[in-house]
Amino acid sequence: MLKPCTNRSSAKRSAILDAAQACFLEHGYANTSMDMVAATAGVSKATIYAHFQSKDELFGAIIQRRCDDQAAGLGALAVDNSLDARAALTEIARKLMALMLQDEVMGIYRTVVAESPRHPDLARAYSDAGPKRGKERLVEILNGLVKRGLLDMPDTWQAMDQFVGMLRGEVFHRALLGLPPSDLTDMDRTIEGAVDVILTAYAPK
Amino acid sequence: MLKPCTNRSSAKRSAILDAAQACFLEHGYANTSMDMVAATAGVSKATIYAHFQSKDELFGAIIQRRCDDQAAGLGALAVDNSLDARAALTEIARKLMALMLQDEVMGIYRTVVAESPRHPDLARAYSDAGPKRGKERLVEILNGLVKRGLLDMPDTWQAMDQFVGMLRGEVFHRALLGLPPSDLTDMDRTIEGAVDVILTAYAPK
DNA sequence: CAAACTCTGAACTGCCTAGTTTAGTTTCCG
DNA sequence: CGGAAACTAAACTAGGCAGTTCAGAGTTTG
Repeated sequence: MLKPCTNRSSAKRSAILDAAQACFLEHGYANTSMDMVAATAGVSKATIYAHFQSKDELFGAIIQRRCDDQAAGLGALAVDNSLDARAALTEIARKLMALMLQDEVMGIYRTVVAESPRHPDLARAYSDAGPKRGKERLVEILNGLVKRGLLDMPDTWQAMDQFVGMLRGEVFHRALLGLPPSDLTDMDRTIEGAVDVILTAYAPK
Repeated sequence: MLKPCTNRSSAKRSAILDAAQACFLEHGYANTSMDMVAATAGVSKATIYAHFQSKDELFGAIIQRRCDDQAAGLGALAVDNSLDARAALTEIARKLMALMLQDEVMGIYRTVVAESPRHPDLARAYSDAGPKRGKERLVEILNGLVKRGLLDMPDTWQAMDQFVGMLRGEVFHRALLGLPPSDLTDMDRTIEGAVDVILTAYAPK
C-alpha cells in the first residue's frame, strides 16, 4: 500500500517527484500545497499519499534524488592527465561553476538552506550526499596534480576549499539571492583570478 | 494612523520588530503567524497592523533594521595603520568572520536567501545595504595596504572577493546549513590559510 | 480635568492547508 | 476473462492564517 511497485506505479512516482521538485523549487516548501503538486503532476492527491506518507517525506525524497543526480554529474569532473596545472585548474573551475550555477542546483541549495533550521537531518543528508562528495572528488583531482609535481600543497583539502571559495565569491552570492550578474562578476575573470592565485600560492619550489 | 509617533508608540514598534525578528529567524517567514509575533511582542495584533500595513512590510522593516545595525558594526573593521600586511589581514579576517558567523546575521541571510525568489526587491535591498557596504569597506582597507606598499593588487575588488571567498569556505557553508563545525573547519586555520595565500599571491615585487 | 491618541482583546470573515475517506474507474497480469 | 492492484475525483475533517472591526480601557498632553 505504501510503495506500490508495478510499472504504472513507478511512472506515477516519478511524475510526482518531478512535479514536487518543480513546485518546491519555485514556491518554497511552505508555500507549496499538496494540491498544487497533484495538479502539476496530473495525479490525484490520494495517489501522492499512497506513495509518500507526508509532505515532509516527499520533500526528503526529492532532495535525495537530486543528490544522486548531482553525484552522477560529478563524473564529468575528470581532467585530462596531459594538461599542465593552469589548464587543468581552469578546466575544473569551468566545469564546477557550470555545475554549481545550474538553476536546479541553486534552487535545491536555497530550499535546503531555507528549511535547514526546521529539517536539520535533511540538511545533513544533503550536505553529505551532495557538496561533500563533490569536494572529495576535487581533492582527488588536486592530489593527482600534486603527485605529478605540478603543484605543492601541504594540505590539499584546505587548498581545495580555498579554490572553491574563490570561485564562488560574488558570482555565487548574487545567484543565490537571484540578483542579476553584474560586470564585476564576470565568470571568466573570476576563474582566471582564482587559478592565478592558486598557481602562485602553491607553485612547486 | 499608520505610523504613530509618540514615545509609547515607538516603544511598541521596537517590541514588535524585536519579536518579529526572533520569530522570522527561528521559524522562517511562511511559518510565522502574526498572532505568534503579537504574542511574542506582548502586543495585540491590531497594534501590529497599526504600525505595519502587512506581514510583508513588517518583514521588510526587519531586514532594513538589521542592515543598519550591521552597517554600524562595519565601523569595527578599521585596522591599525602600524600593522604589517600579515597582521592587518589576520585582524580583518578575525573581525569579519566574527561578524558573519553571528547567529543573527546567519539567520537573516538564510531567511533572505529563502525568500529571494518571492521577494526579489528585498533581496536586492539586503544585498545593497548589507554585504555590499561591507565589501566596499574591505576594498578601502585593502587599498590602504596597497598604498602603503605592503601588497600589490592589480584589482583590489577581485582580491577582496577572493579573500572573503576563502574565509567563507567550509565554515560558512556548514553554519548556513546549521551543521556542527567539524575539525576540518577550524576557524584559525582557515584564517591563517587565507592570509597566507593572499600574501603569497599579492606580495609586492 | 478632558479631549485626543493609542492600545487591548476578542470575535469575525474568508480563505487556504494537510491529510482522509469513499465510491467508482482504469490498468495490468495470470 | 476476471480479479487484484492502482488510480481518480470530490467531498470532508479539522485546523491555521492574514487581515478587519469594535467597544472599551489606558495614556498622554494641553
